[in-house]
Order: sequence, then structure tokens, then C-alpha cells
Amino acid sequence: MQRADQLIGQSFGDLARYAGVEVPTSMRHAKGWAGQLIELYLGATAGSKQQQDFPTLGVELKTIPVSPDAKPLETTYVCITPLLGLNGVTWQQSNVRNKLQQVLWIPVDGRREIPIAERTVGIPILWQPSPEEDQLLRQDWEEISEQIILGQVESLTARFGTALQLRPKAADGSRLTDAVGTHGELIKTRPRGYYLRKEFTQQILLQGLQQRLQAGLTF
DNA sequence: TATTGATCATCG
DNA sequence: CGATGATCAATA
Repeated sequence: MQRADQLIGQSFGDLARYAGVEVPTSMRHAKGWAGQLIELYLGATAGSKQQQDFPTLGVELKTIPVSPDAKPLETTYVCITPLLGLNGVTWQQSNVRNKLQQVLWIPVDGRREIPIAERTVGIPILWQPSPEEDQLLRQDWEEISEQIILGQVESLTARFGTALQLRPKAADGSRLTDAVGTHGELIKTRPRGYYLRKEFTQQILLQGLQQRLQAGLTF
């Protein structure tokens, strides 16, 4: 948290200069750039390991683009959605729950209308789901998982789910993976991922900020 | 114009 | 290939 607090107010221009990396003109071909730069500063292990960013702390790092009034501009990717082998898997054992046990949220200015170099880092929030939040996520996860098990993947759209939604997650639309079909047969479908809705993330950031303010601002 | 569905870059 | 980090952009 001390390391994260040191990033408050720093611009990506500054951070990139210290790191010796170029600032992209647009995120179009550099999606994930901001997140990886922050990973570097916080000492998170890079790579594509299916693990938390800080394994010994049990902390997952998430960089979230926000508007000037601190509202998330994007949904938050959680993890790949298993489409097979879900029988008997409980919420407690799920990938989603494990990922979200503890998250360090780093809000960053996500306004596309200003140059990336000028965008700054906001106040970090260390979050653990409350019983209510856990219940909300659990309900969505269980309903989505049930549909997947029943072979209804294709009818699950991003409109489903209160806090958690299912959306395609792949390099492009031609990528296919195995799933269960309507009649229990094996079918090919676009890989899916779990994402947190913006409204859910917004509440986390808001409550987290209020807590930090109550605790006294000692950055 | 907000959201869903699509996409980009990189790594092991 | 599927995981990581996410944002883009067509369209409802």
C-alpha cells in the first residue's frame, strides 16, 4: 500500500520516463500498457501465470480507467470462464472467487481525450468482498455456471448477471474452444471471460475511498 | 451514447 | 493455445 500510495498523482509520462519505455499515442495497439507499467512499479511478477499478482500477499492487482468523477470507464476482466468440467464445482472453489478474494484497485485517469502521458494515477483501494458483495457475485456465478453446465452457453449474453457478466474473451472471433451443447454434445464456441460490471466496481471504489478518508489521509 | 461483443499485444 | 494485461468500436 505504501508503494501504491507513492504513485498517487504521478502521470504516465513520468512513470514511463523512469521506466525507460515509450508512451503510446493510443491504447488501441497497447491495451494493458498502463496496467503493466503499474505492475512494474509495484513489483508484481509479470507474465501470464494463472496466479495472483502478489501470491504471498494473496493480492490481485487491477488497474481501472476512471472518469474525472471516479466512475469506471470499463468493465473489469476477472478470468477465463471454464466451459467444461463445472459439474460439482462450488463457488468457494471457483476461479472467480479466488481471484477476487483481495484486490488492489488502482484507478487511473482513463479519458481518451487527453494524451496518455498526461493521465495520472488515483488513490489505490485495497478491497476484500463484503459478505453482501460475495453473495452477489456468488449468485451470478452460480446462475451462469448452471447455464453453462446445461449447455446454454450460446444463450448467455452479457446482459445476464448483476455484478458479474460473461463476454467473449479471445484474440478474435474466429477462436473457438470446447463447450457443452444443448443436447449434451461437445460444441465449439468462442472462449468467454468473466467481467465485473462498472456499477459494481464503482461501489467498491466509492466505499473504499470513504474508508480511506475516515481512516485519515496519510499517503 | 452506453453497452455488448470484438479485438490487441505479449508470454510460457 | 490459453493465459495475462486490458481497450476498442459497432450497434442497439
